[in-house]
Amino acid sequence: MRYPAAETAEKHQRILQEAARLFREQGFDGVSVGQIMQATGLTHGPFYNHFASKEALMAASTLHGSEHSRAALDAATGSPEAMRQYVRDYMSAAHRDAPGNGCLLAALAGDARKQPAVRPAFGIHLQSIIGKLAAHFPWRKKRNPRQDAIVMLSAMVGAVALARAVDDGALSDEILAAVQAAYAPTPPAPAPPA
Amino acid sequence: MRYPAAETAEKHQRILQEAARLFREQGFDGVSVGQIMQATGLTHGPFYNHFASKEALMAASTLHGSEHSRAALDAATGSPEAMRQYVRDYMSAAHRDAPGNGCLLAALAGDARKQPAVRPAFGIHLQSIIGKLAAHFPWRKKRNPRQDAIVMLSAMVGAVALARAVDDGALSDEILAAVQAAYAPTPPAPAPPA
DNA sequence: TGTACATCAGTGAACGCGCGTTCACTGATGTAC
DNA sequence: TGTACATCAGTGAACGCGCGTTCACTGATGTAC
Repeated sequence: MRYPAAETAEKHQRILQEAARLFREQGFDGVSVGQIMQATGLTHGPFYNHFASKEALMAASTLHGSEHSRAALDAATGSPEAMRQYVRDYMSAAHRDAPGNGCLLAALAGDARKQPAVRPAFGIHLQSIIGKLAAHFPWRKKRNPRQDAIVMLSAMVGAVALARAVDDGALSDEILAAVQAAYAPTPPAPAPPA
Repeated sequence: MRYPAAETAEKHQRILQEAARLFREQGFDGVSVGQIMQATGLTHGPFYNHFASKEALMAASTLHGSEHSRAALDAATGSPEAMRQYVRDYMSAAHRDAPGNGCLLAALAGDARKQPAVRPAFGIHLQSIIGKLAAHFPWRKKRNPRQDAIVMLSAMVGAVALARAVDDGALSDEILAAVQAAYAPTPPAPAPPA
């Protein structure tokens, strides 16, 4: 049957949003088109009214997740302390335990490698994140902030990926704590008001 | 038909070896049991004479790859310069472009997260690598070598994973170079004979 | 040493299953008059 | 404003396919005598 025209765009966004969450939680291959449509409250049929293929959805949902992640980082570039808090949140157990709402890079780097349709969007996203981190890098000597930003981002992404892959909870916590201590140590005393 | 008894153990090893290579190249879900058996020169049937299931092979091949990786690291713990060369090799384009012969952690961290059968072996491997790196960590202040080792390993694993996920060759090279420069800068002059 | 037979890894057809994708059909919405 | 009809997103059965796994069968090897 025909449906109110205004709902179509909203459903498109819901599919994108659920796909971005499920893909980060379970990987591209770990989620079926049917599961995504079920998460939006529809049957699998009308999926192809919105996207040409699962591959096209993977690419589109990567772009969608990219915008979300960049917005979160933008909100943290206001002050050095906000950037440190961003790193602390990134290295938190909460982020490790909720990949569906977390960083695209940490959740899908391994999958993106094998998905030609996703690689371009993934690269553009990575460039954007590195640029922002380098521009607001508040740590250590800033002789080469872009290099420092790449090393820090690699450590953050790698640490979260490893922490998620391990059953040993103590080891997982230790990995998060090590990178957090290296890049965003908790201040020894309450910071003075800026 | 019956086959020479000595060949059975050798075929078992060949299956493990091909599986370890293919899984790292294409991920656990990206390789079928049939492809693995074909790579060993057999049909898919006798797979179940060697392993109880694909899941069991994934776990066994992770252990197999773990031994291989640990041997490579052990060979580098002899001197600080050997360790630096290990890091340089790890951050090389050759390693990025040949995941099948490369680091288990960088190739399969994302996949291991979703495979309950693999997680225990993965964690044990990671513990072992961290321990060896910490014991032979030749860089910077050694106030907390284990923490330094975790941060370095996270950066190496994350950088290779990101470098592999990106189409932009210049960005990919830059990521590798940044982490290499941070942890194993090329010596400015030829090293004096030890 | 030579012969008869039991063993068992390899073969390849077949299974059930879930996947991505297609399509004839439905029926409330939006439009023409 | 009221009625008749064309539109088209949603429905759900169906498709072909590749997957992991099973199994009746094969036939050279190793063993018993």
